[in-house]
Amino acid sequence: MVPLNSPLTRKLSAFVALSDIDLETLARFHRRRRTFLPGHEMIHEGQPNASAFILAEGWALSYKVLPDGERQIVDFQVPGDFLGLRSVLFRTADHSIEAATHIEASEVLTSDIFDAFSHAPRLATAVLWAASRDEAMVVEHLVNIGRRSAEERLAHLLLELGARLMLVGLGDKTGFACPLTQYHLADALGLSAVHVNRVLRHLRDDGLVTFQKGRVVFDDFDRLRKMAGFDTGYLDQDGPLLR
Amino acid sequence: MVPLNSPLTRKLSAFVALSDIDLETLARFHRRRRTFLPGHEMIHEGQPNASAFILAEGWALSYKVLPDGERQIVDFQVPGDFLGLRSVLFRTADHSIEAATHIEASEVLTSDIFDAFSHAPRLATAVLWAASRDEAMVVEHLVNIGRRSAEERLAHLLLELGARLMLVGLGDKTGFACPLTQYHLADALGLSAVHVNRVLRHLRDDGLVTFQKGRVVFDDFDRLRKMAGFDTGYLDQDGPLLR
DNA sequence: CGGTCTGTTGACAGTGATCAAAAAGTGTGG
DNA sequence: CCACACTTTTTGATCACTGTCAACAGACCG
Repeated sequence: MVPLNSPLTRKLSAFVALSDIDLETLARFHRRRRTFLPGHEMIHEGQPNASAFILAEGWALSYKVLPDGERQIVDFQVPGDFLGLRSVLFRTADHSIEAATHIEASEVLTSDIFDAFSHAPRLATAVLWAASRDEAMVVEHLVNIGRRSAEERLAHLLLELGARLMLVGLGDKTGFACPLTQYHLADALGLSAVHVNRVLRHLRDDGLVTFQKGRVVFDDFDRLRKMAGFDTGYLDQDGPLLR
Repeated sequence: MVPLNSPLTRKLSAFVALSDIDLETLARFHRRRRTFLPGHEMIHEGQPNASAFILAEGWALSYKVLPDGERQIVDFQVPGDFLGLRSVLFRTADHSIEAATHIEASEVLTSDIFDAFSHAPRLATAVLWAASRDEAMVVEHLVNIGRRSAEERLAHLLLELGARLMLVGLGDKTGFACPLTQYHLADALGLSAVHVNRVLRHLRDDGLVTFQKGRVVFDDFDRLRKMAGFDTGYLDQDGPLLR
């Protein structure tokens, strides 16, 4: 019943050796099971007192919308990810989160989180680490958009998604199932959908990677990786730092 | 002697009502005073077991360098900011930090931080909040680069720096002292220095903002703000969330 | 006084946006 | 099973924002 081996638990344990109390506290995060339909807005920018979620199944995307209607996707969330932590710590959510597919998730209330931290300080440290890891991904995304060409950006994003999915057993060097549309990629990379399409064709023609029919296939993983300047450093963690 | 009213303490107190133990623990972060010269690399990407710093005086910049030598500045740090937290939580620093000016800072060791968290859990929550606030700034920066024109990006960055400096009493609606070069702005915004220069001239000619001789002057704050779509939401915090 | 760093300007090139339209895929109800 | 609507993918033509290259002026420094 208690998912001691949930993806999140596994992830946090990789950083901090969690005590039984920590594990119990963490298990309590999984009490409220929720289901969302594709397109449902789980958290809306500006919403006060939003909850956080632990994603068990499906993909979500966090984004901001500009006054002129343009959208910038900040990050994608895949199973095992903690999402909406910032909207819990702040009074009002500073970004929106939408279900990209059918989603199964556990809802975590603000009170759950603060209670947990006062009873289980190591857990607080672990969550701080997880939040930092998320920030590292946003930073890499920033570098990606700021300084790489459209081709490199696209390659980098697909490689990062692949790497993250491998960690939770949902992908390998061959590729992974991907429910995103080319519009999603465009909104994440600061490009137009038309240009994304052109670049995808080019990458495919070059025998590097194929994005089609809900699946990403790495046709030449090493060459793609080299071309994108992709380095997993910001995702790796060798073993518990705190014992 | 113990700077109970340091900028960092003030910032954290705005989120969590800190106990005496929390405050004492926090004060212990300020034991190791350090000075750095302009251009000094305080943290180097890949460096193992780096320290964190609390900036008392001067400006720093965190950045990543790509294989081809291009640099992307991720964030600027101004007095009162906590910097390098991620490089403490990770085994190796995932980004570099360089002093832009002469810097006065307190060095915080990894052990300080972990000890603090086990003795003062509320402090851990406060630091998590501060880290999330930093992440919110990186996210806004990402949106800035991904979806805004060069002109809007520049205006937005100058407004954000202004807002942050106002919080620590180093600027007002008139403007602020700014030690950055146009190269810094270019590296932060994903633009070329030449283009930054052109856009700055345009903004100046339009009577919006002037960036010259180490000073940013807001010639028409409201119009600039409107043009950039600048909203301070992601920086605001009304009062302690946790009592 | 020469060297270096920063700021400034012009000419030209190229990446990626925009506009337009068609093809292919997906789902729905009759 | 088909017709229809809608979303997603694809391609072409054109345009503009921004990068690159080059040169020079001014400030600062030893």
